[in-house]
Order: sequence, then structure tokens, then C-alpha cells
Amino acid sequence: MARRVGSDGARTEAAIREAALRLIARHGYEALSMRRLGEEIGLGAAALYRYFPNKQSILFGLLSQHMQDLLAAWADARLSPTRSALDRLEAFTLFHIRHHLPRADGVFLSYMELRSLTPENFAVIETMRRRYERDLIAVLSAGLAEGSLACDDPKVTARAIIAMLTGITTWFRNTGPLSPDEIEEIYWQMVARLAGASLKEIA
Amino acid sequence: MARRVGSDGARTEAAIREAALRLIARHGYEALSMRRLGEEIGLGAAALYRYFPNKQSILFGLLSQHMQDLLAAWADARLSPTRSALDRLEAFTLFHIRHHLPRADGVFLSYMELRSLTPENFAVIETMRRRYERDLIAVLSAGLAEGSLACDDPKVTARAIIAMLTGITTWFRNTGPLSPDEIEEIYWQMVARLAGASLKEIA
Amino acid sequence: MARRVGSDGARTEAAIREAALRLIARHGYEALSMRRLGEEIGLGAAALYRYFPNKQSILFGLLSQHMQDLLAAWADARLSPTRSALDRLEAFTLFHIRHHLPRADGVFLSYMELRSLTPENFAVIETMRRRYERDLIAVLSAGLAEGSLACDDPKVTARAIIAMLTGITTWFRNTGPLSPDEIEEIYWQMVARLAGASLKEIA
Amino acid sequence: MARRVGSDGARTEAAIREAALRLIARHGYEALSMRRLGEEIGLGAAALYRYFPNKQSILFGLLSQHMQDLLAAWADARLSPTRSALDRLEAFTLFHIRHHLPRADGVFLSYMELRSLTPENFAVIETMRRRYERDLIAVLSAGLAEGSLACDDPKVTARAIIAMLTGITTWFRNTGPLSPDEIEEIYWQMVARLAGASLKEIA
DNA sequence: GATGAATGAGACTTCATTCAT
DNA sequence: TATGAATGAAGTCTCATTCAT
Repeated sequence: MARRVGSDGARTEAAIREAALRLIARHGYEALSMRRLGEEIGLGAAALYRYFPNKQSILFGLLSQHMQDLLAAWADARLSPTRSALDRLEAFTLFHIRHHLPRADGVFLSYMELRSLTPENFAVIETMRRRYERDLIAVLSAGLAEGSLACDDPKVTARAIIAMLTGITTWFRNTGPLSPDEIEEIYWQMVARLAGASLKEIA
Repeated sequence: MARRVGSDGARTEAAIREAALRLIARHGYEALSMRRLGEEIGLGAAALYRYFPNKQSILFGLLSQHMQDLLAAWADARLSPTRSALDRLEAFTLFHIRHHLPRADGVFLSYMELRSLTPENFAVIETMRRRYERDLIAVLSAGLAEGSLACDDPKVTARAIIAMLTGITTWFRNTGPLSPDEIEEIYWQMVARLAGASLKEIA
Repeated sequence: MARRVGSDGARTEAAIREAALRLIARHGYEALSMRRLGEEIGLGAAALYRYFPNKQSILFGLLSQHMQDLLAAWADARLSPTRSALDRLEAFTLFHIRHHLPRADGVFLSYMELRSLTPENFAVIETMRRRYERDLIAVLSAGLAEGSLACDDPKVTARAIIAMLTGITTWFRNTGPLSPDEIEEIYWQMVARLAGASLKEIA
Repeated sequence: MARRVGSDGARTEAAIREAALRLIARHGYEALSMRRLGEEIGLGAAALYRYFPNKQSILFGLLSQHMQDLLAAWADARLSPTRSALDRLEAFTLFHIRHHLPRADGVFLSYMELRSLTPENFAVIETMRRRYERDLIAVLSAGLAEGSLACDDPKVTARAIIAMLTGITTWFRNTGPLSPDEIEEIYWQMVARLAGASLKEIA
């Protein structure tokens, strides 16, 4: 009926987030009940409301965290615009795979549960997603200008690349036949060709 | 109370399917209530049970129909194995785009609502999906054998291509700047390069 | 799980209203649960929602019904403005008592549960209540003009009279020592004196 | 975590009472949550339990305090039974108005929230209320015996007077057109007439 | 003296589904 | 063929209350 010995707010909140991410990825936002979520971490459903004002805010918290992490990590990893477009495209490709592979649940949420957001929350997340996409478009445009890439429409190409790379998380398993390194290599080759990189330059 | 003049079972069932496809694509399977679905076509919720034994069967009906249509259309459109791998890859690419573009709702369901299926129903749909994928893998393998294509792993490449092509439906709008024909052209170029088609051959 | 033999919507709705009136009068709106209300008439709580979209609408339905009945009955019972103010005051007094005595629960709700209404619903009911009060004020004013009454402020006097008369329902019991007729007689004497009716005229 | 400098038990308890009186009058006992009450005075809900064992006891404390204040003040204000009934009736009337006008919230609670009391607590309050009423009945009876008053049934008349006087608090506002003094004057005239005071005697 | 964490009960409400009509 | 009445389970969320700190 009251606080349990040794219980701690910060730890509990982290546990909620972690369990919610896992369960929503597995069964979907609508299919997740607060009761079930509480159970998962040994709590009554009511206790969740000390940490999140409602169910929607859990989802939004997860998605906005995911996008913030992505943007922050990418800000660290991206190459300076003074570098060649090909190098920058490679950096993007490898970063995207490496960042997303261990975050399959978050990626899944980011694609599948956008529609479960309220319109306001959706707008916030969508803006973040666009910012990331814009960076890739810029790289492709630079490559076209330089003549080092030969693709058609940078916007369309960017979407094709992101769809292709993000799709990896739907089938990748740590126990599968391909290691992350191998996947990075294979996909970088595909991206490079797809974007029309001059063959000699890649080698 | 009684049958309304001119009401017709087959037409009603089609109306249910059509409304369900639209509503589930918009709001998700869990978020769709039978009451709402009935309303949409001017029926009480109870009437739906004349056509489908339960809600799950509506979803399964939609998804299995979608896959059957896909497989049947592809059976018609695919080229004989005696044709060149490049021709067959082009046929696949153009077919995939042309078939999916006007079926955005169905595509969406096929990706988003798999998890809402019961395990048995899921297995059925998954098998169909695999069959389609296998055909693309075969084409890529043939191209490698012929030497007309130069990609790494046909299985991985096939998934990358399908993810890339299917992603189109998430942003394509009839009112957008690109026509279906232009999209087909752009994507075929990308697929060809990605799969390592010898450049002179494409032209 | 489904309709019971011989069940009937109109009868059920009436039963809900009647039970709600009784229970809210007894225990208050907030203290009444939908489960309890359903139980009272042998229904699950969910069934109530076929008849009322939510709990608030039950209360509002009760209160607005009560006021409508009051206004309609009073429209029937009031005397023409051509009659003497004293006669009209007597008519009001007797009407008010006679109308309210068998409606103790409704009267109680009308006073106690106004605050449980949403602001919009409150405004609707308040307007009705004012209309009724205005009629009494008009009678008192006419009496002052005629010289047949001698009270101070018609508005204040009207409120005093209504408070006094309405208070009857808080203690009146059918099994008590006073009959409705006796109560009417006693209160009419008090009202007449309070309003300063010339003594000879009452006799 | 620890006592804040200058916090003081007695002052805190008074603050709780004061806030509870205001909030319950505004929104009702059932609608008041302990969390909200704590917030109102800058305390966590749990802290309230240092001062009151439970929510019911807060309400009971308020109501019994209200009645005790009333009875004590009336004991001070009432005239000796040796004085004339008319004087004593006037004293009661003026006292009742003067005492209740600045205590609108308490009056409101006393009428509206009786039903929120447990049966035992209700009995306690009801007894106090009766004691007060009995005094007025005695005055009216004395007036009848003296011949200075001419009303019918002292018990009924007493209730009518109390209902009428108490009703003032439902509409009185300090900012309204009538001052407390004017209200006392108007109501005393009405009470005197209602009770059948010989006209020359009032003047 | 007061808080922060948690609970269990129970609130309103919606849902898929059933069955008499 | 379809509806209208009803159900039981479950959903999100709030509440008074408790107890370690």
C-alpha cells in the first residue's frame, strides 16, 4: 500500500520507459494496456501515473527521445561539408546502420506508431525526422554538383536510401549469418552504386 | 428489421471490405470499432457479423486478398525464365511500382497490421510474402550467374530493393510533382545501378 | 449477453430515469456510480450507455425535465394578469406547493446538484429557473401598484417566498401530521401576511 | 523531508480547514480530492493525514465547528425569556442574518453536505441543528401565548422562517445593491408580518 | 513536520460480441 | 437481411490512504 523498501523514482521511470519500448514494439501502442505495462515491472497500473500523466505521453516520450538521440548522435558523426560528397555519403550510410541496428525497437516505433500520436505530438516528431532527411538530401545534392554522384532527384533518392537502410532492422538478428560489419559493407556498396558513384572512386 | 429494397449481400460485403481497408489504414486495426465500421456503410454493428464471423477475420480477409491479388498479378506479369535477368529485373521493378501505387492502403496494412494477426493467420500471410520475395531473389541470382548483374548477396539485395520500392507508397500522392511513369523510370535506374547492371546494357 | 426476452427500450429508459432520480436525491450525483445505477434496475452499467451518452447527461436530463414540467404546469395554472394580484399570489402559492410536494426528489436535485452540471448545462437550467421566479416578481409588483400588497422589494420578497415554500419538501412526509391541504392553507396565510396583504381582503 | 522553517502545526491545521471549507463549498465534498486540497496550501496529500485521520473527519470537523459557533454565538445573543416575544423574535432574526451572511460557505456545507456524513456524524450535527430550531419555536409559542403573535403552527412557522432567512446566503453578494443592514431591516419586516405581529407593536 | 512512492479499489466508458425479433 | 437491447471484459485514469524516509 505504500512505498516499498529501497524503491527509487529515477530507476522506476527508466524501467517504465524500457518496458514500454519493448512491449509497444512487440504488440503495438493500442494493444498495450497500462495494467500490462505495470505488471511487467512489478508495479500496479496506478503507479505509472506518478511518472507519466497519461499513456500518450509515454509514447511521445519514447519517440521524441529516439529522435533526439538520433539527431545528437548524427551531429557528432557527420563529416564537415568541406569533405567530399562520397565520404559524407559513406559516413551517413555507416552511421545510419550502426546507430539503428541496436535500436530495432525504437526504429520500429518511429515508423509504426506515428499514427498513434496526437496531431500536435506528431508534428513535433515529424519535424525532427525531416531535419535528418534534409542532411542526406544535402549530401546527394553536393555530389551531383561535384559530379561525383549521378542520381536523378536527390529528394527521391534520399527517401529510397533511408527506406532501404531502415528496412534492415526488420530482418536483422544478432544470431543471423551476417555481422553488422558485413551488413555495413554490403549496404554501402549498394548505396554507392544506387547514387551513381563513379566506380573507380569507391574502390 | 427486414431487408431494405435493393440491398444485396455481395455488394454489402464489398462495402465492408472497402470501408475496413480505408479505416484500418487511417487509424489502425485496434482503433477501429465495429460500430464505427458499420456506421461508415450505414449498417448496425451487428449486421457485420452476417458477413464476417469476427473482427480478426476482416483483417485477415483484407491481407490475404491483398497478397493473393499481388501473387496473381505477378504471375501474369513476370517474364519467362528464358528472358535475360536484366529484363526480368526491370519487369519486376515496374510491376511492383505499378501494382502498389494505387493500393497504398493495402500496402500499409500489409506492413503495419501483421502484428494484429493471430499467429496462425500471420503464418499464412508470411508464407505468401516469402513466395513473392523468392521470385526476386531468383532473378538476382540468375543475373549473377549470367554476369549481367554484380551485387553481393541476392537475398539481402532483394530485401533492399523491396524495402526501397515499397517505401514509395508512404510519400507518393497523385497530386504530387512526379507522375507514376516518372517514378517508375527513376526507380528502375536506381534498382539497376544498385544491382550492379553493366551500364551499357541498361541504355 | 444479448437482449433478454421482452426487453423494451422505452421502458428501460424510463426505469433509468426513475432510479437515477431516486438515487441521486438520496446519495448525490458524485456518489452515484453507473454500476450501482445499472444494478438498481437489473442492468449492467454498459447498457446505460445505449440511453444516455454519459453520466452528466442523465443529471441534465433529469433537471431539465423537472424544470420543463414545472414551467408547463405553471403555464396551465397561472391566472390571467387581469385578475387581482392577491388571487394571482394565492394561485402561485398553492400551485407551487401542490406541484412540488409529490416531487421532493426532483426539487432536491434542482437545488443540490446544480453545481454538478457543466457550465453550459447549468446556464440552461438557470435560465428556466429565472423565468419562473420572474412571474412571481411580476405578481408582487402588480400588488404593490394596486395597493393590495405592502412588501418592500418584490425581488427580495419573491426569493423569500420561494425559499420558504420550497423548504417544505425537506421535511414533509406523507405520513406526517399535516395533510397537503393543511399545509397549503397554513403557508398561504404566511405568504399573504409576509407580502403585506390587507387583512380584510384575505378573509 | 523535514520541517520547513517557521512551519507551525496550528497554523497549518487552520489553513487546511479554511481551504477545505472553500473548496467543498465550491465543488462539493465528493469532488474534492486530498491531492487538490494539499496543493491549495502547498502541501503534499500525505501531510494532511498528520492533522486529520481521514477525509470524512475534515468534513465533520467543519460542520460541527460551524454548528458549535452558531450555538455559542446564539447563546450570547439571545434575549432572556423575560423579554417580550416580539423582541426575542427580532433578536433571533437579526442574529441569524448577521451570523450567517459572512459564513455563506459554512451555511452551504451545512445544507448540502449533510448527506456526505456517515450516519453517526450526521446524528451529531442533526441534534445541534434541532437545538437551534427549538429556540425559535419557543419564541413563537411564547408570542402566541402572549397574544403578540398570530401564526398557525409554531413548528411549521419556525421552519418557514429559517428556510427564508437561510436562503439569503444563496444570492447575497457583498457587491450587490443591498447592504447587510438593509437586508436585516427588510427581512425583519417580513418575519414580523409572517408571524402575525400586531402592526402597531412593530412600529 | 512533510514527502515521495506505491497501492487497491473503483470510477466512467468503450468494445466485440450475442441473440430475440 | 438487419436491428435493438444487452453483456462482460477490459480500457484509462483518479482516489483515499499508507509507510519508509
